[in-house]
Amino acid sequence: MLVNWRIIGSMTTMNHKPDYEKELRDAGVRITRPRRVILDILTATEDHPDAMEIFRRAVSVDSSISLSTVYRTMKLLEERGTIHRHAFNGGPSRFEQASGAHHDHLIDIETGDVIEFRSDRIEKLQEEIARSLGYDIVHHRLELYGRKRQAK
Amino acid sequence: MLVNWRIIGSMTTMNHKPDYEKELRDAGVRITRPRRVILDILTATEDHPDAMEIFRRAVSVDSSISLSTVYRTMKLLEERGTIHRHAFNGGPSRFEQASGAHHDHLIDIETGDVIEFRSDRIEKLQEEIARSLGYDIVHHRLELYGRKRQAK
DNA sequence: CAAAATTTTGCAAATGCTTGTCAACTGGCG
DNA sequence: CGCCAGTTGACAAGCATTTGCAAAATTTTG
Repeated sequence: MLVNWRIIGSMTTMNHKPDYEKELRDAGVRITRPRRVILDILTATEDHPDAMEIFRRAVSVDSSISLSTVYRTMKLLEERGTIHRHAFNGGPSRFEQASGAHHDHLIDIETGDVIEFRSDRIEKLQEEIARSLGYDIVHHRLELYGRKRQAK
Repeated sequence: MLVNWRIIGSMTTMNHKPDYEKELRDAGVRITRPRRVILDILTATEDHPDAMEIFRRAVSVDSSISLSTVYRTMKLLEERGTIHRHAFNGGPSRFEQASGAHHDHLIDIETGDVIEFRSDRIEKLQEEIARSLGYDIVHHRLELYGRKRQAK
């Protein structure tokens, strides 16, 4: 059977860990201690934490880091396209590395777990639809909200 | 040529205007003057206004209506499944009647315009993917963000 | 290597959207 | 027409996020 979609739950680690420090330094951004801590956290992250969660993890490394700095750093990285921001269910923004290939999300409405997947067929259909409507897609968002099927 | 998707920009009017008053009254909800004004606005609406916009339109009919009441009414209707709430781009919630058939959205990133469309093939693919991941879809969200193609 | 130049930080206060509180008001049945 | 739980408007409060500012840290210069 042809697999035209697949789970890519560990995609972030599947790809080479990006060297944020070099990337930012080359762009003329200063590498400070708070930023280094946050970048390390992001690099090691496999889930989709929100700002508060990143802040908690950061504080456990360096208790002087402020939440403002987390937000400022996330915004900085988002503007550079280094991370993606999601707002599942309208809740607080949750972040993930942008280094991996594009993918969509399936959110478990009971646990909040996020499963990544990708379907080339859906990607292609989206392109077709947008083109027919006279548009070029700049980006898109596909989120499936579901509940684990009961093992019968 | 087989059309397997279509624009449904005027879908809301394509369907019979729902009688919110009767619907709510039957459910034991009181029809007050503020609510009537808001319901009338929603019934006449073809776009996807946010709370503040609904409030502005309501005030022009009855200047005593408060923003709180708009939010309360929207929440009431949302809980009853009468309207849908969207948070395009993480901005303020925008609402639309739920009376029409399900559809997805293409948002013009330059103007904020929202075009409704539907693709049964995409719907089906989503089902397949969720099933394969062991989930049942409760609801989903597909938003294409694009820019109008320049007529060359 | 120290001082200047510039960016970044932590803190607190501010913002934007949304919900909660509460006394006053009002639909709609009796 | 009167009652009274459901509603309202006004405003305070709540959350997530952003911003102003003086102090602190980083890079640049001399």
